[in-house]
Amino acid sequence: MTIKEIARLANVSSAAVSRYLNGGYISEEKRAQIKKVIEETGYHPSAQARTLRTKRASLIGVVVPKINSESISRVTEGIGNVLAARGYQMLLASTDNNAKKEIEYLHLFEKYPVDGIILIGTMITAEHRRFLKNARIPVVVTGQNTKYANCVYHDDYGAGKAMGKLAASLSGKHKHIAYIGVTREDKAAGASREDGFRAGLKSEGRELEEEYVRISAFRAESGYEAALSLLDEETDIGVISCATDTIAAGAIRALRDRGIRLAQDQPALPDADASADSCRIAVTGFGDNQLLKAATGGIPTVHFGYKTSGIRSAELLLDVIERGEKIPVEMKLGFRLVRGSEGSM
Amino acid sequence: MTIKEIARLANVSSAAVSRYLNGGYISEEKRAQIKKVIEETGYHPSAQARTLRTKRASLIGVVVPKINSESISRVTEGIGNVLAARGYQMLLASTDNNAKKEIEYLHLFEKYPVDGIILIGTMITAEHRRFLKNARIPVVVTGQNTKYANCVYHDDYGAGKAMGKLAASLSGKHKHIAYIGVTREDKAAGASREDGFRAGLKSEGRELEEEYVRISAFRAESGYEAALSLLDEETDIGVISCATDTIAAGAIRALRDRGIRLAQDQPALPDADASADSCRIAVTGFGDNQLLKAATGGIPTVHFGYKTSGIRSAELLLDVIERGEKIPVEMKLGFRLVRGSEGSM
DNA sequence: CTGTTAGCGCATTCAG
DNA sequence: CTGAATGCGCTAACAG
Repeated sequence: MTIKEIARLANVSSAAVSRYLNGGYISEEKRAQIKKVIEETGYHPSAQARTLRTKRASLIGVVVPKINSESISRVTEGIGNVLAARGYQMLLASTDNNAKKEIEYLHLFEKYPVDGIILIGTMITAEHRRFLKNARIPVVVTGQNTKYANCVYHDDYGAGKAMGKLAASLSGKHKHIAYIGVTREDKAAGASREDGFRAGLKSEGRELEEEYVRISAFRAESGYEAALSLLDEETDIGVISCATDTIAAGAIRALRDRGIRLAQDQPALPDADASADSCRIAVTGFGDNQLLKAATGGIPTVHFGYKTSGIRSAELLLDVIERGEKIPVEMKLGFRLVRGSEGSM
Repeated sequence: MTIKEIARLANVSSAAVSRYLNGGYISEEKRAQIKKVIEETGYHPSAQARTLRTKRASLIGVVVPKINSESISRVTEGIGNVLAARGYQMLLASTDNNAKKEIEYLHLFEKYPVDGIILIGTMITAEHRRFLKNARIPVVVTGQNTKYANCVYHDDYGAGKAMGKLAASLSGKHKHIAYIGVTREDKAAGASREDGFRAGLKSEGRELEEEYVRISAFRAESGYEAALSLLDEETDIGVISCATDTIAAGAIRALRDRGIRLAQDQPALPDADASADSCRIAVTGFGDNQLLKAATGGIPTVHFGYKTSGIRSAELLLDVIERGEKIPVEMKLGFRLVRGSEGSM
């Protein structure tokens, strides 16, 4: 079913049908005829033909590292809200933390095409930079700082520093502080949080010893293994700080498996064995995961404005698309330290 | 940059470039020239122009109710694996559990177009049925049983029944059994699980009393509220069975807020106050959420083969697309009851 | 207000 | 093996 056939059936020109579809000048009479034919045939205009012609798709592509993440879903929620309000639809492409796939989907979106792309960044490789430089459509990077595109990112260093100070206060002076980080190729969640964490410890006169550091993937199982290795190979740990709440969930499970209690647990019933406190370990995270809060009652973590970063990213992108805004923007968003089991859901 | 410009720069015809791109006859000499020009210019063929011409995009659209869900991410993982292996890419559209958006994205994909659609179904409305009947591209529905399209779904009724029996065994004879369900408009997670649950209880000589039933949204906060209402308004509850693990997470938090312990908790240290056991409540879920398992040690739940259903769905879809398979399929997948804190990560 | 016309970028005949 | 020509379905001038 094409616009031509509709035109023939309605005894008008294809241009008239096009105008009907796009709200141009058209007489009431022809409008009615066309409407009737379209309804009868269940005709839908071809989006790619239209896009081929207009170069506009009213579509934004969002590239995400994974689907199953509270933080990412908050970002896309923010993006989606803005886009919907401004008449755009949103398509997602998930890369499973695979940098190669990330590039592929970036190209897919560029060619397909969408009007603009938001990349929820993990690592920015040379290929990424090349893409960002040459992209024929506007791109906004969320979650990482880059000068090759407009970006919205979080103060991961500051958050890490705040958490470092908190970790120092959570750990007895004679206890060791452990850190389960993620790859430093991820500047934000990897390098910045860890660097900030070390700075925070230092400002309290503490230090992160290298034997007490592990690297994990962005998955609970991986955090579980890292924590087990910490527990089994090192001694006298007071705090295990994790680079994400998901990793922290794995660490919590590891503690349980080794019969160690979480320091922030507040048993509902008075605990008969108070001396046990001495072997408790605190676990902290980043991201303020609500499912984890629900299940554990809340561990110390950092709340980033993920939804806000999604909103700002979408706004930035649409400003470029619709208004041709040319001035580059690097937007840094703050954070809020969440100390533990306070706050309701 | 178009195929024409490349042709001009390489001193060949656009048809030659097209053949180069698609593996047709071309002399070594011209091949080299074209390759050089393409590399220098960073040219990428326009996907929509190609699609306009070939009617094939090597792209599959997947419509999901939400992004932040372990079960859904497992389904899309399975889909993605199959598609990648067979040379397809995958685009996601998230509807935020909004039936209207679901229809819009279905149409977007149909028109855009992709070669096929997988709908991770929640509720199947009349509009859905109309779409499925008239769709011009193949559609597979995952997670719900429908006769209007090929579908892959889970034995939610059987799972509910198994959980009903387990709940009966978890609850003392004199205790009441509570159920936090989801809307029955969702046939699978709503109606079937609840109906199965009731059947399971009945087979053990128990019954689900209406005052002990609540309806929740698919979110932990909603489960939290439903559980609080149960705890505050009803008495003598032995088990709270929830229609999803996410809801269960909220229920667990509600127990904590009311100072009630989870029945399946195995304190690491001997519990001095054994009598407290009498006021413990068991919480069960569906879905075998790994983050919840990590955080809580594991509650009774049901493991569905989500990844498998994704794999089967994609296979079904590609069979229709590539081989024109015409025989309708309704595929039901089984489940596995997970009793609690056994199993490792 | 309307129809005619001319492409958008590409893949595919069909002669050469 | 190659290039010229044609048209996918649509919209944007333009001339009525």
